[in-house]
Amino acid sequence: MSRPRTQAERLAATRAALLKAARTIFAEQGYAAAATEEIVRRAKVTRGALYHHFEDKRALFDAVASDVAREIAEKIDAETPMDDPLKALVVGTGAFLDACLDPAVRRIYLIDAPAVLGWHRWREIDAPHGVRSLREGVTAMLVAHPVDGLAIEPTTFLLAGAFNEAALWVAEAKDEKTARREMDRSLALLIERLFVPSRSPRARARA
Amino acid sequence: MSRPRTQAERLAATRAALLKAARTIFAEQGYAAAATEEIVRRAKVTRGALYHHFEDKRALFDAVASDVAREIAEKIDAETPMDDPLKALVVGTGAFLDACLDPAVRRIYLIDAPAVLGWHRWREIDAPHGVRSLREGVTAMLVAHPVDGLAIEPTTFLLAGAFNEAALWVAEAKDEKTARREMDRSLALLIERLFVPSRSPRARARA
DNA sequence: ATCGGTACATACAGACAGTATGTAAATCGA
DNA sequence: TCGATTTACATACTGTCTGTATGTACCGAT
Repeated sequence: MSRPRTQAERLAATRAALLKAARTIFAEQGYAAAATEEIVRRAKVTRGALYHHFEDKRALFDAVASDVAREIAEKIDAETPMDDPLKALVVGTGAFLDACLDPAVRRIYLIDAPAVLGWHRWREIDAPHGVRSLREGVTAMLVAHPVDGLAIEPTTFLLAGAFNEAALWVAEAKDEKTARREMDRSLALLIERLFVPSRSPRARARA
Repeated sequence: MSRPRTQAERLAATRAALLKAARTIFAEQGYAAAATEEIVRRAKVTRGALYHHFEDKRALFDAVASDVAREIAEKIDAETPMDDPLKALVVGTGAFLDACLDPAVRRIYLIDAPAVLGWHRWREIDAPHGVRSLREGVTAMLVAHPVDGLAIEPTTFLLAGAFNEAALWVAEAKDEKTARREMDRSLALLIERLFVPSRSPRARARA
């Protein structure tokens, strides 16, 4: 294992080492300040290996960001119940905030990715993951309780933007614990009041 | 005027030229790809002038981003009525989306600024402008109709994030006009349902 | 065994940000 | 009003970093 014999093993091992090292350096220094030389040193390969595996520095970052997106989605899916759409949205959002407790996730995925890859590519990466599950949640809510004029796509992106900013706000707050509690409460209220038709959230619990 | 005599006039003229040129190049190419050489060429000065006025490229971008933020806030304030808090929020949000019709605003302020300056500095720049007026709107609403558990600060940033993403989503949509209409409607509903206590938005109009 | 291709390593070239130094014009004190 | 000094730049240079071109060792098929 330490010295992989086959080509495929070498390939996979080097690629994995590059991705892991790149993730660390990108997270610590940001994309722009991250030197490829430092990444390959940490991965114990040379820049030749990097450019053999990835077209350029941007492609390496793209791969790292895609990994991060997939991991976020996995954490969300793992915690999200399937029976209650409202609960799924609230719990899923909490899981997203949990995932964003990792500074690497915030730096790479929330801060740098839109600038480095462009908003379009960023959303493309996210499409099969975060936005998809969010859209499913929104759809489930709007099917159960249609709100006149509230369209699925705009609502999905509105909430996605709100959640992203929520994660950054919590992380940057002086008292992170308190901020998180406040944000959890406000987020739950936002979701409930947006989707739930009855006057009081309590009324819905009895339905 | 064409050849300013006093030092103060030269200074101001050069600085203005640099800011204008930088804004164009930053918007067209993005911060990373924007070469200082091209900026100064467009401003008809040399790189010496740039580094005389700004500590580094980042400081130049900071100044440009601050200008953009101020202009956005001015457009919002100009259109926002002071009497009705709910209307002020909805109309103000529309004005924000209008300001973001300019690709330079989106690229510089929404996409690049958080990555180049960091989220903290980004919000610091925005603090006396966008976030301030938004916070005032949120405060006015919550004072008039308190919602149990809905705190001012988290709500302000939730909405800020939603609005930013809304602007980018509209800009990137295939049919921008339709997207804008859908987003306007969903945004208004989000705001109304979040803040207005009565069951139906119509009921509020009679209050 | 060997021959071809894969997976790297090394060396090099171009671009670019930042710095150090030079200079002309404006301002200020006598 | 005239010399000294500071201001507002311009020019030249250096170090760093990305991407590329070329070289090489090793795996794999025949």
